[in-house]
Amino acid sequence: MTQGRVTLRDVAHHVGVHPSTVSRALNPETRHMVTGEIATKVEHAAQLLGYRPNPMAYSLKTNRSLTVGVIIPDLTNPLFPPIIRGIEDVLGKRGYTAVIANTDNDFDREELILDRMRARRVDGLILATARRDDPLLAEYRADGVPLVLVNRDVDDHSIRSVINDDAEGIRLAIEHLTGLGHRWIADIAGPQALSTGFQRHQAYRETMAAQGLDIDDELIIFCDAYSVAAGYRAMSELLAKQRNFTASLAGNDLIALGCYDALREAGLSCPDDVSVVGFNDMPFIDKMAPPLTTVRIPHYDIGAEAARVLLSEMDNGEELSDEQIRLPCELIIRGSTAKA
Amino acid sequence: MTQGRVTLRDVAHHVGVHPSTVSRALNPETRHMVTGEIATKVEHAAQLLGYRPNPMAYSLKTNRSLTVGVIIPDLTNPLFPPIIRGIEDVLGKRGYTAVIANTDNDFDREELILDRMRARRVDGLILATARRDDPLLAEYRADGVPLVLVNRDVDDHSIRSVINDDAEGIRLAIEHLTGLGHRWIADIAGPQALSTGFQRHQAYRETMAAQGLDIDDELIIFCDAYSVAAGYRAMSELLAKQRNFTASLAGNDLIALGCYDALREAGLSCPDDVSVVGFNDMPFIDKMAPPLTTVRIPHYDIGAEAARVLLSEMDNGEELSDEQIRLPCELIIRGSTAKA
DNA sequence: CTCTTGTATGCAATCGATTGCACTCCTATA
DNA sequence: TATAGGAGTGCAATCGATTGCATACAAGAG
Repeated sequence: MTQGRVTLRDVAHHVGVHPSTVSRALNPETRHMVTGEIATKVEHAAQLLGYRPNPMAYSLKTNRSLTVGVIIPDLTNPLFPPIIRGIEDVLGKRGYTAVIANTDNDFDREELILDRMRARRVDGLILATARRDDPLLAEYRADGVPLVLVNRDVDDHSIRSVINDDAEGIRLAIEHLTGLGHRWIADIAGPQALSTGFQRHQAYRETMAAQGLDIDDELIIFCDAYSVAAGYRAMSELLAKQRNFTASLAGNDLIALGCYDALREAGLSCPDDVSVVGFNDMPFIDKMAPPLTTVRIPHYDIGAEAARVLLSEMDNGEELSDEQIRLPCELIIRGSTAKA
Repeated sequence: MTQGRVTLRDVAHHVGVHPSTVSRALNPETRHMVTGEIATKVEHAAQLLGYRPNPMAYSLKTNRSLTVGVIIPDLTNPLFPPIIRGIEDVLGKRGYTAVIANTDNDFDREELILDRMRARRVDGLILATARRDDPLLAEYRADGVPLVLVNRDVDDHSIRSVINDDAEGIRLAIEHLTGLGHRWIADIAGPQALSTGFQRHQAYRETMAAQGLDIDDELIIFCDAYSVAAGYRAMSELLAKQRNFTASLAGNDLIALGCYDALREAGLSCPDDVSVVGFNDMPFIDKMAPPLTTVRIPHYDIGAEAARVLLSEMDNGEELSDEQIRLPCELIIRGSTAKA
């Protein structure tokens, strides 16, 4: 019968020992309590009978689900799949399963998902949804479940996070543009409620100043979302001002694509009339017209590193450290930027 | 204490009844066995104490994990996230959690994942990885776990599947091309080991014949993968033949992008020299240069429908029906096709 | 007024593993 | 040669829910 699942008992019977001995023999942590001879016998029997531990029984007893929740704002955003891959690879090696959920950028949905996650008793959480001042955060920590932020950070750095070096990325982008002779650089910034949007915009101000360039506040537009539509609206708004500028920094690649649309609609050419730089180097962005110059972030590594941080936190019990890990990024120069 | 989880016992104590009564009161299936008055009391107490059933205990006893495995060949392929969304939405409403895993198109990895899934005792499986003659299938069914295929089918139709109507899509594409005056249409087909690749190619042959067009076998190239690189190689190979053709059908959008690259490299213009039609209408494909004419498939609905089929199978026990559900698709005409 | 029928609840076993404790040998040590 | 100490196993409780069975009590029928 396929129903007849093999249990510890069965293995014990087969070998002629007590189930607890089998348990100890099979668990690396306790193997040393068992005679080598019996241990190997048990292992063979387990192999032979096709024994698989029942994770529910294990979890019930040990109160560990061997499960980690991964909460993503939008799975259809190509930025996240590679991050998830990184997370899964690292967690999988340690026997953990990642349970992925996406909030669709919807607050209520996020609360619902959080609810589900705690009901499922996840052993840890990786969040890619953090706002700079996140009202759900208190809830997230309420259970004392180890928590790591990925990609986005919170302002008070009260939680460990693994992010990319936004400031560095912006610096590279602006230096590239000034190197091409641009002096009037617009900032089509991402949502300021998110650390990425905020950090990148701050970096814009700082780098512009450091380069001795004037900042024209009229050249700064804030998007209300990381989306093509928001980017389109922002660039349209900027163009309507009839202000002088020859280049623009976009909050991310999606926003940059929206800028493309607005520019095209206005009869302007990128990069001939306006250079555009994105952020993220999402898949296929190199195939757009024109191929986007953008800042590449180490998606996979960010995910992998976050998983590692989480694992260490789960191992050491409550770490409650507020370490922040920043991974370096890299400017990828393509066809959307040209001489001023 | 955050540790002090509320259990059935606690609720029972609070109300002054036996845990089993609480269990019955809280379960909709058995609520009728309990006095209305007590039932409401129990519910209030549960609410008050913040009771949450422990899923492990539930699963251990009932042998249902409330978990469904979703196996995807490649999460970074933009085709799949919307499908997953559809699956999650439907499953979530019924209290099931989707555990997503990707095989990275790697056979060994798939076996490993399958292993993990059965270890986790998933209640059902949704597979997007099926090959036409899949050697792992026997293993998949070995446990008698309900199984539904999504997006790809197997030749013997021995398993329920939810797919899009590939033949119809190809028909629409070819009729569009012939309408533009094309007579020599190449087929840069997807992997023939996958039902999608095979079906689409068959449809190509049939539709060409139905339209009274000659099929030049030299114009047919098979890709070994659904990837940009494979598409590039295939189109390069085709061009090297110096054969006459003015349009080409690509196995999917990724292959179409590879065709773009090869054409550009050869100094040919799409659509002026060669028209290209893709398949899937993946996100952002409308922003490519040129925007790709392609067949749109109802990603989300495919996922949602697959989840529904799976749920019904899980409800009714072993259904073992071989029903195949085909969802209609739609041709989206953009800039990659032009008059011959 | 008794007896049947039915309904609401309690009892206790159970799912399959983990783990503190007790027990039995066996081996050093004094 | 006693005896302490330690190593290897078995026993049984436990995690938190579900569920068949027993029981208690009420109401309706004869």
